Amino acid sequence: MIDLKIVREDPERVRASQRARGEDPAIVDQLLSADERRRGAEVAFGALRNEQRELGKLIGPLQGQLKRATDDHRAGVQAEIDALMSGASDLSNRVKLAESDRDTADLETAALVAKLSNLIDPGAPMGGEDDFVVLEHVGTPRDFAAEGITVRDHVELGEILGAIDIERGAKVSGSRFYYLTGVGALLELALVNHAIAMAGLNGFIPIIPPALVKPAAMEGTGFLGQAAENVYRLEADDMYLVGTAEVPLAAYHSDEILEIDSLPRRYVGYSPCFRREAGSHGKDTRGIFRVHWFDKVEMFTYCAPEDALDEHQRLLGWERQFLDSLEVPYRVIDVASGDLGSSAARKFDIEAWIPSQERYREVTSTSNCTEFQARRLRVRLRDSDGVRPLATLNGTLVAITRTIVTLFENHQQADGSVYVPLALRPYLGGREFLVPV
RNA sequence: GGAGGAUUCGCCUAGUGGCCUAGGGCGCACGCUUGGAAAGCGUGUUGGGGGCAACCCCUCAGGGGUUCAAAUCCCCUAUCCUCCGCCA
Repeated sequence: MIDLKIVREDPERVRASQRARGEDPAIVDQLLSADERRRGAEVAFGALRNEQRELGKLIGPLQGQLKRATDDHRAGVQAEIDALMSGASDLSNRVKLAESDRDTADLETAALVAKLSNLIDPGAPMGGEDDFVVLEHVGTPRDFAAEGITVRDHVELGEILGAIDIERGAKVSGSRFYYLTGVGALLELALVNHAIAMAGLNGFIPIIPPALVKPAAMEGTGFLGQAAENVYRLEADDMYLVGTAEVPLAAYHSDEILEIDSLPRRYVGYSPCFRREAGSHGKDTRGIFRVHWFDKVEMFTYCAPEDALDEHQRLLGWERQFLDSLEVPYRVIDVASGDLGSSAARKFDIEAWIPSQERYREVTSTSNCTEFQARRLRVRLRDSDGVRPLATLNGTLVAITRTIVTLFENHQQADGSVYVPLALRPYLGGREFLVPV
């Protein structure tokens, strides 16, 4: 959630952000009026409750006296108590009413503030999905025609190599499921080991988190808003399957206060990711580019808000370092305001070249969520000035399926074998090529 | 799945309806003391909301209830521990 103080002091900034996202700016004004009611109700309740407590302070000691009093004083003390008690019941009722008003106003305000998406970073390009800005191209797509190679897509290569079994994935689990077999399975383990080793060198603490979480974790990370239809929910247990390790990693420190000296804290999580892909019927139906489940290695940082911009660049840098090590061509884009998730203030995607599609497609993504998730999850930092929210950021190191697509297609040879980038060889028994089975 | 027990300010703990609307110890911070340190002494030390301010309210795992008044009594839930059963 965003800071209510900002809504109060600079509502136009919040409205502008909502508009840039293509979301409702009117929530801001509903929120302002709810907040005013909330503060009024708070004052009214506080005053009544204070009155009640003062009364209690008078009655308490008298009750003590009554217990110790001799018979001739008892009647007098009792009379004093009765006098104080005479209005107490009525006061108690008024306290309860005021409390319930306050609670109602609190809930209204909280519900409205929860509807607001994060304030977008002024640096983000304005516009919709297609209004991204290309920041950089790295590497050059191979000219397969010049090499005399007819491009095979990853499905075909996966079959030739005995690496991907889509038919049986569909038989057992339905559409958008697959088995990784043989070198496919080995390749996942290699990618994961490579990614986590690299992250370890960069100061990340490896974590294998739970992939099934309670509603609070899902809500806190902002996935139950616009993205709710893409989340798997287990009705019988009121639990959710995570769509990314970002969820359990963000909730890891929920309700905690982290000392400023311990920041930044960098975690690298390896988890399965589950996505319903509602609303993407007919999109990327071939192969394993868009699936209901895949495994992913994700970076996650907790840092001071003032360090978030720099950290975002570092995360992007580490993503690039990883892509570089795979020796594939890619470009970096600055995602436009209308295409940001509700938690992100700014987002950079790395899109790798996919030869069979002859275009760049998203393989990793890094978001600066500023204080948005931290406020929802009550993760704060303590420095010499006290306690305040911190910033959270996340970035993909490797999303297995899309990375396999990228590797297979870019590194394919005329005979259907696939070149193994140098960085992965130590994790694949020194193989230079994956060869047809 | 069944039966017990636990949950209080970072840690330990006092507290069984009103002089506890939360006390003490440890730790930590600052000060005094000292040539310096330790010890000792003193002061401070949960978080949140509201108010121009003085200051007020909430917060004893969470939620309901009883009461003029709840850490304390009742109900529900969560988590942890022990034992039994079941499974790997």
